[in-house]
Parts: sequence; C-alpha cells; structure tokens
Amino acid sequence: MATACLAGPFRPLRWSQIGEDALAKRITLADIALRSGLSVSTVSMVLNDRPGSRIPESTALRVRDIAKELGYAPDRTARGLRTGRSEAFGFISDEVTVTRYASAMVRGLLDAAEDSNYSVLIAETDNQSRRVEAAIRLMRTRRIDGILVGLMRARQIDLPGDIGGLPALIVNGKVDGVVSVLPDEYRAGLDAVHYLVSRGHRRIAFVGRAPEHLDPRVSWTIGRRVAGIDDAMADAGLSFVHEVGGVEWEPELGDHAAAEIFDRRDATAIITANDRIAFGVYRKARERGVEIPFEVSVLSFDDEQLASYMRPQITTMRLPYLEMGRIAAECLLERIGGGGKVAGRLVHEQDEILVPMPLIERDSVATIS
Amino acid sequence: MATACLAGPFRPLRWSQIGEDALAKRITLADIALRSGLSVSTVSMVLNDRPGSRIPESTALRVRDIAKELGYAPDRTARGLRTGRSEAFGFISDEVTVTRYASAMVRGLLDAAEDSNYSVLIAETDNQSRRVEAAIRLMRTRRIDGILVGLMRARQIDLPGDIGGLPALIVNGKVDGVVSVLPDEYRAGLDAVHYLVSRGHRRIAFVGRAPEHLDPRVSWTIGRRVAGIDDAMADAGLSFVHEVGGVEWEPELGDHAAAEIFDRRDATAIITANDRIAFGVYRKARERGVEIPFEVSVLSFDDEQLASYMRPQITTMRLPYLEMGRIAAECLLERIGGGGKVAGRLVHEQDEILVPMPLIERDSVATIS
DNA sequence: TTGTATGCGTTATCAG
DNA sequence: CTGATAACGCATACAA
Repeated sequence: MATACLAGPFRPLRWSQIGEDALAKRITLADIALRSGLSVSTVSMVLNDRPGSRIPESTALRVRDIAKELGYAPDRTARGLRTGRSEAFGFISDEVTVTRYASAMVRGLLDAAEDSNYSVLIAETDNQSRRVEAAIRLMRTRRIDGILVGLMRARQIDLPGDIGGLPALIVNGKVDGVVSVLPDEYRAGLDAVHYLVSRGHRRIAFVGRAPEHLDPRVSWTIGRRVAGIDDAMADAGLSFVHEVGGVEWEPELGDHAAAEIFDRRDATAIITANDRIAFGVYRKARERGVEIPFEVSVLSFDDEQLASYMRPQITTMRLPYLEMGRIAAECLLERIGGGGKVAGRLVHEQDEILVPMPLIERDSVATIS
Repeated sequence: MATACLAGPFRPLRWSQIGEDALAKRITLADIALRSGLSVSTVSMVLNDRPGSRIPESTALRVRDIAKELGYAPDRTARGLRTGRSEAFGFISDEVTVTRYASAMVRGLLDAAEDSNYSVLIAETDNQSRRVEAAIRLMRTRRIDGILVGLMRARQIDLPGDIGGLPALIVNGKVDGVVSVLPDEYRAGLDAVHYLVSRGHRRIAFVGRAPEHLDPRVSWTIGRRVAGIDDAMADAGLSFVHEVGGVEWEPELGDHAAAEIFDRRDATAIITANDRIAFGVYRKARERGVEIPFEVSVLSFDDEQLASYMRPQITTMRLPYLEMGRIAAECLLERIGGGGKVAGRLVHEQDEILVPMPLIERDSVATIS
C-alpha cells in the first residue's frame, strides 16, 4: 500500500469544528411537537400528510412552519427501521466505476436516484464472487430496497450472492431470470450500414469479426452488433469487399487491418468494430498519408473517451451508458414503488430493455457519388 | 431523456422471487436468544464481546454457533439508530465519478471502506452548490459518520453545504480549514527533470506554462508541478532551450509546440505538462516521421487513460488517484475511530497529505551520451 | 381532530 | 454472570 507522506509546515488543524455546530442537536419530531404543543404523532401525520386522518389546515400550516423554521429533516435511519424501507438501493459492479468505459452509467443512476431522493450504495467486486456475496450481504443489512448489478462488458454471468427477493436489474449484462438493460446493438449495426449506404458507399470493409465473441459468456451483445451489420449489408445487396478478423479489439488490429485495406485500394469505407480499432486505422492513415475521410471513410462503434482525441473527429455509434444507468435506476425505483417520479412510461415484465445507440455524426465519413 | 425501447418476445418475467426467499425472515437477536434460551441482551453482549461483562466461554461459544448457523447479521439500521453511528461515509464529488481522469479515486476509497466494513454513499454535484448542499443534507439524515469531498481538478473551493461538525477530508482539492489529500506535484516536477538529466539530456524543451494556472482557484497544484520542474532545472544549471506556453492543455497545443520544436532542432527532450499535450506531440511526430525517442524524448505528466494508447508507450509521472482515494478514506476512518484497520501510520493534524507521484518508466525517453 | 401505546432491532444501564 | 428495562426517532393502529 502506498504510504502517506507529509509536507508543509506542521500546523495543528481542527479536523472538524467541535463547537456550536456539533452541539446543534439534530432536531426531531419531538422538538417540533414540543414547540407546537401538539403530540409527536400529530406532527408526524401532518408532515407525511397521510390521507387517513384530516387535520385542519390551520394546525397543519403551523406545524409545517415550525418544521421549516427549525430546519427539520426526518431521520432516515429511524424511518427506515420503522417502515422497513431505507430509500436507498445498491449498485454492484465488476469494475464499471473505475474504467474508461462506463462510468457514465454511474452518473445516470445517480441522477435518477437524486430525483427520487434515493441514496445509492456502491460496491466494486472486481469479478470476485466472494466480494459480490459480501457486498450483497452488507447491503442487505442496510436494508436496501433494491439492487442494480452493472457490468463493464455486456455478457452473461451468474450472480453468486443471494438477491433473495429484492427487486433487481442488471445493467449492461445478462443474468438468468433478471431483467436486463442493454444497448440496442442489432439496430445500431443496421443503422451503421444504412448510414454508409445512404452516403453512397458500396465498397465497404469490416474489421473485427471473431467467432469467439459469439459465446454469450464472452459477450451478450457483439453477436447482435455484427448480425445487424450483416443483415443490413445483405438487405442492400452488398457484401464486404474485404474483412479483417480479430479477437483483440485494440489499436494494433486497426494498424494491421488498415495496412491491408490501404494496400488493396478497394474500399471507400471501413467499419471498425470499436473505437480502439479505429484509432489504429487512424494512426496508420496518418503514417501513410491517407486522408480520412477523403480517401477512405471510417465508421465506428462505442464513442468511448478515446474517440474525442481523434482527428478528424470520428463518426461512431455511441454506447448509451448514461441513459442505461438512468433507465435502470428508474425502472428499479418504479418497481420498488417508492415515489420514483418516472418521466416516461417504463417497461415492465420484459426481460430486456433495449436502449438506442445514437449515431454520432462527425467528420470521418464522406459522401461519395 | 432517452426512452426505453422494447424488443424480444414478450415473456412475462418475475422481477424477483416472492417465494420462500422473501419469506426467509430477517433473523434478529431475538431469534437467536430464543434458540439459546438466553436473553437478547446477553446475546448482544456476546456477539459484540464487550469488555465490561465476562460471559463464560461455554455459553459464548454456543451463542456464536447458533448465530453462525442461523446466518445472523446485525441490522445496521437498528444499530445505527441506537449508536448514532451508521458505519457509512459520504463521498461528494464534482464529477470525478464520471470522468476519464479520476475514477480510480473512487475505487481506492471503496477498497478502504470495504476493509473496514463501511459503506459509502456517493453523490455527484456537477459543481452546483445547490446540489452540494442537498447531498450533504441528505447524507446527514442518513447519519453518515464522515464525509469526503473529491474534485476532478485540484483547486481551491468553498464548501457550500454545512459540514457541521462531521469529520471531513478533501481529496484532490483545497478547502479552507479542511485537511487535503493531494498529489506531491512539486516532487514530481523535481523527479521528472532529474530523470531526464540522469539520462543525459541537457537540451530540454517545456510545453504548457501559463500564468493563469497559478491562481489557486484555477489550480492548487500546477504551480507546484512547474515550480518543481524549474527548481530542478536551476539546480542542474540548465535552462530550457525552448518553451511553448499554453493554457489549454489539449492535443492541439502539442501539435503546435512539436512543430516549433522540431523546426528548431535544438531539443533532445520535451517535457509536456500533461499527457494530452504529449499526445499532440506524438501525432505531429508521426506526421513528420520524427522517431520517438530516438530523435527526441518525451516526458509527461498524469498517466491518464489516453497514455495507454500511445506508441511508443509514454514515460510519465502518474497522478496517484487510487492511492489518494484509499489514503483519504483511511484517514477519515481513523478519524472517525471506527475499527478502521489502518495498515500503516497515518498522519493527522496536518493540513496536507501529499501522495507521491511515481515515475512510470516506459519507452519515450532515450539515454543519450 | 388529536393523543396514546406499541414496535422496528440494537445497545446500554443497572439491578439481581 | 445474566436479564429486565429503557431509549434511539419514527410511523401507525387504535382509543379518546
């Protein structure tokens, strides 16, 4: 472990003010009951305005006034103990919090939670089932109302821990018997090809096919992405002028593929299975003096961070992590039934919720005649 | 907002098993008291083995056995209500969860929390003081034991919300009167130059100086980074053969600077203020056919994700976000005093905890004679 | 229309 | 050594 190291003048410093602030007692229903001369239960009724018992507006108003004046906020711990609902849910991820990819997912779910006054408990498991179990156990002792499981790469997994009757969803992944929120990869594949064709391209190359990716335990979505691409090509009466397969979707594959494709001089456009491959294609293009998009167009998938560094800016099908996170949280909240002010109609009793992958139109695809 | 979209066959699906699992009542102290014939308080004493009262090993053992057998886990909600400590702390960040940079910080603090059986409540504020206040308020109603504030870019800020007597630390930033955990930028600047000098470089260029960065509200650390570089240069009796200033530390600055530097042909090494600038330098080098590191060496700062895509791999001073997160959480936990099994000695009553920035030695610096 | 009593699961105090 | 009993802050069924 890294060790902390000191610097600067040694200046004693209060970690926290133990003064009047700390003495500012947390104010409770009792306080406001005292102030109003009413009983605790009356105050509670007013503040939760329960439909059952009608309390005259006059007193209700007074209670609310005092509550506001005192700055009352209900103690969620106590309320949770009483009601059995914590108004918090858990998010367990393999490593999504920490990766280049998908931390937008976290933001999406945080946003949705905030809208409903929910808190989120986050745990990373690094794919160790021991840690998954531990996380779930810990969260249950905190009485979370539901649980979200997030994966960095969309694939099928088994859930080691016992969800045990808790409302649950999986984001960017597949677990038997649990509803998934997934990117709509098939449609994205379709859209990608349609876009290219609509811009006049008919001699298209494809980089990244690999049978290994068809195993659902490896990827639940890549097969659909490729199927979409293939189907759209077939619909357009086209077939690839060249293909370069590859399991490792890294820049090196792009380097290598671009070299081949540039040598053959037969493609006007290249579809790369992801941005990292496209990055390699770009690199090779710069080396060879091949001008994108004038000599060759590039269309890619993912729109990861890396894409923002590519010049010309790359046109790519965006993985909608932000929306997936938000939608997953909204579904969960609605399922929990806790005042989740859900914007639109949300889908239930469906085993997959597919979120569209928008085409981010930038500068790497030229129109040809 | 994106709308969810359906696909696949409509197959009714249980969101959760309402069967035996859900009926598996949460087991409490009472259950285990019943089974053991002892009282709830005795069981509690045993399970928390309080020093006050000695309970014979025989009964203690029996209690523990039953507890294990039943799979007892204390209800943190109830315990929290009683003790006033939730064994959870809050993490409030401007946008650190979601950026390319610093999500490692989150992992670090999650790791530390897990070691102490703490949970962490995360909120993003997007730099809106309204949201900061709301987050703090919400967290306080959950009785968090302490609070961590994280910033994406290390700078001085004011904390809008009322921390009110809660133990607090700020990670990668500065708030008046609050202890900071920061990267040791001055030393990193020193080390960077020393490294270059030790490899024989004496004609060094620097890209990225800007007076604007010296404002603590803009950056609390860049000044130190540059000061370290300058001091080390002076110590070595050197001055930069060329400098290209720039406020925007983006690839374009690197492009531009590299063009200048390559034209002059007077530097054997370039220090770029961050990786994004270095990325631009690389791009220009590839365009010009300049070979790194043989014709010119590049030394950079940050080691952000982008760095992993650069070929040859770049030598850079790593921003130790993971360690900063872990150390901050450990300090906070120790301050809270809650069973935080802290590995090493941690520093207190110090207004800054500086975490070393390691030199990640890769392939962009050549040794010259 | 409002107050009383009870319980959520723990921990803590204090008798026995 | 152990067990009532109270309290944490809130919600709710029921009584007044």
